[in-house]
Amino acid sequence: MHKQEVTIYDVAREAKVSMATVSRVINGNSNVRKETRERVEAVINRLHYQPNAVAQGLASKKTTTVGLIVPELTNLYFAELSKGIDDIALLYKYNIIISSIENRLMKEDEVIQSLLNKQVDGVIYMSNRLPDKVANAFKQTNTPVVLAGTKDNRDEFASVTIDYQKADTEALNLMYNDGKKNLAIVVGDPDTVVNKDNRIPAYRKFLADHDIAEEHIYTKINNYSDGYNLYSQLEKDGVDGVIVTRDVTAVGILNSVMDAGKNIPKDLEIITASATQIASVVRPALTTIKQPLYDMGAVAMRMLTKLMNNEEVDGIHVQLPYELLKKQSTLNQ
Amino acid sequence: MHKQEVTIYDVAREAKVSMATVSRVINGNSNVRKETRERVEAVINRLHYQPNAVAQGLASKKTTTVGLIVPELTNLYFAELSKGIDDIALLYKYNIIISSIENRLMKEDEVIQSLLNKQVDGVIYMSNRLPDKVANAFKQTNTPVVLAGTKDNRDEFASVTIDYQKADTEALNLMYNDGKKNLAIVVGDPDTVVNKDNRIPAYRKFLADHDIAEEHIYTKINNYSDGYNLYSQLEKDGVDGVIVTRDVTAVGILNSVMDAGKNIPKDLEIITASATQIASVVRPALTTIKQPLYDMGAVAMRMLTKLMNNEEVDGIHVQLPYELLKKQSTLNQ
DNA sequence: TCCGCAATTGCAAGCGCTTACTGCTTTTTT
DNA sequence: AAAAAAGCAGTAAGCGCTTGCAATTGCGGA
Repeated sequence: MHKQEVTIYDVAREAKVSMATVSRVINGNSNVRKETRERVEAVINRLHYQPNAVAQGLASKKTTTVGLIVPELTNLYFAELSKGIDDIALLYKYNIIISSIENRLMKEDEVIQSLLNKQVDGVIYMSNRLPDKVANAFKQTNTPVVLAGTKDNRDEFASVTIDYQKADTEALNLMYNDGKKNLAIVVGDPDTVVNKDNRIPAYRKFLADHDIAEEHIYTKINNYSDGYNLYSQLEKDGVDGVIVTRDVTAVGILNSVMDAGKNIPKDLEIITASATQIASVVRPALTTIKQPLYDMGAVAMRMLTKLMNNEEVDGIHVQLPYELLKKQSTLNQ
Repeated sequence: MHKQEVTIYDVAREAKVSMATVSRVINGNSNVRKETRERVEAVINRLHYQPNAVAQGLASKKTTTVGLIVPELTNLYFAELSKGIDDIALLYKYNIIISSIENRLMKEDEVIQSLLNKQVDGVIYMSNRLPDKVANAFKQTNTPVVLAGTKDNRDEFASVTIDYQKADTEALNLMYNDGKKNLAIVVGDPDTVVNKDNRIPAYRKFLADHDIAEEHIYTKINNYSDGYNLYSQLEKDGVDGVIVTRDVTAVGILNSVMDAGKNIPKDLEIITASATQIASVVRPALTTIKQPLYDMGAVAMRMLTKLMNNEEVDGIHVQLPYELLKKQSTLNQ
């Protein structure tokens, strides 16, 4: 990168004003007389001047950039959340630096530290674990954080979610009312807050409430083939209804059932707890807990803008309504 | 953002050296004696000093940040490319600012200008149109650009693709040899370079080479429901084999065929030209032109690192090998 | 016409870091 | 052992912009 061709100084000289005045014009400061403003704007247009955001960032200590932490880039769940975030970010003129954690969990601190070093004004965090080290870094730099589609035990971090316990209970209830009594739950990482403190307790409570002794909790089932391979176990265990966190995993189970010549929903009902486009294009289509992912992202980003501007927010833990969308993987009543 | 707590100046004072020396230590400059380096590093660790990347960027005119232009966030095609990009970016310690164009095409210039104002060191461009205005902005700021998974008529922009013409021809050939003579092609925007100058010409040439007079080119078919609704037309037109750009669109057609009680591949063969996970989880699974998306992203990013460092690159137009992956939407021979 | 106050504008000190240059030490060369 | 080269570290001038404060201007009222 060579030296910038036209700077605020050039504009100031051409418009016969000081840099300060040009700066005021750029930033829409009202303390500029109309004629002056117009003269400066004319020069800006003539020279095609574009402010250097890095210099602005250094001087103003605001970068109009937010960080986005996402577990995987190729997961539509996060992509749909991101879209909501992106739209609102664009609206408020923030750029997004995206960082994926993928499976390299050990690198998480570094990735986030690098984001913080870039002086992002705020962070939207979608990863499902928030290590102490990271939490401290956020607090130390005073960077506001909003969790989107995930939760944390520390209540201090704002979050936008649905009521996972209620949703799961409702889903289990649906299958139970369909006559399925041998219900199971399939999750990925059992230690995330969403799973450990929400989904699994909801499942256990449901069993207790219905006097079912035998619990079927399958953990570390993360992807399509994990799901595909799980079915033989489900069959062996006599499971007749299952709630699956990730829809791709659910599709794995679904295909495995079909390939085994069994029937869905007769032999097995499936409900997925996080539905993306994939859940709706497979046949039979999956009954889903439909989370308003786009809205969740949008609300999270909007909340972040408020936090970044020290505006009032009423309640930092937002729960949006979900919908239990009955499709072909459960019985039609 | 309040004033930074610990700066390079604090480290210098504590370590009893000048800022310049601390800077050298941070940047791995070898002109520092071992003991001095260690002393400085000790102070850095003790104070938990983290360099301010914005200040570094202003002073060095390098931000170690690249821009990523993607048409849609919720399209797995770009997500898989992005993953390859992200991995290499992490390796070379670049951050990624992502900007989606979505459908708001009129905003494209602004979005990219904002990226350029942030002084990104380079750009990976995945959108399928590169307006003059944008191209000029890149050239003016001297920002290297690499197109990934897309092409441009201006040969000056580096690109990483597959041989679309060859791939499509091979796909058409496969169906032709299966006895399908009424072949069609389904694309989204017919004016993108990939479609206008590659896919459609390849299709036309194929027809000409096989003395087929009647051409079936369906354009502006962009998503699942467009695909779903298209089938009645395909049927009316007697199409018995179709190559579909986007796999989600292909799945729309697929489901429509099934719902109509027809058989795939007997009544209609389908090959999709850009396969993501979706193509492989639907049943019948789609025969696909398998693009090495991850690798394409990785190669594009690696090339960009070279361009950003003014290193030699041999050939700025890279074509990676693809694979014609036969699944259930074409006959098994 | 002159004064006071508000509206404008300019001044200049940073923001936190990099990087020629310069100069002082060591080391190497002969 | 003296001179040349190399190794280290410091000085200070920016990078391009924002912003508190001071200075100037313009305007209405007395």
